[in-house]
Amino acid sequence: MSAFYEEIYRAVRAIPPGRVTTYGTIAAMVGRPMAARAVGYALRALPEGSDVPWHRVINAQGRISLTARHPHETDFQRHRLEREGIVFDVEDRVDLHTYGWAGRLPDPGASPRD
DNA sequence: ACGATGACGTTAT
DNA sequence: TATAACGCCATCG
Repeated sequence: MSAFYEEIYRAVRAIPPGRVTTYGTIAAMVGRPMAARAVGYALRALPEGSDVPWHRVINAQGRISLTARHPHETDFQRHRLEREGIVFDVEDRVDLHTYGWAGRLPDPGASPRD
């Protein structure tokens, strides 16, 4: 397990329940803004019973990004998110302005966000 | 060492 | 809005 993976898993574990974030955000959190693709690779390597809430990571379009080759997997992720109260629109998209989590960037002053 | 491969993202059609 | 073309990055074979 590379240190890179560990950093990613740590960042993903920080996502609050009922919220989602993007691969790109996770990449930025670990100091590699352009490594969104590698983040997906890292999540793919997670064992099945992992405590890492990988389902809260979706793409920048607000859609589940698991390969369409395994529809069962995408449904599994969607159900886990819905179980946390997240709603998908008719286009199977999540509104990032509502459920999106930008990561720990506490701005001094205002912070109705998590 | 090296080209191929994606749970990606942005920009241009 | 939908697709395609690139760029990017850590791994894999």
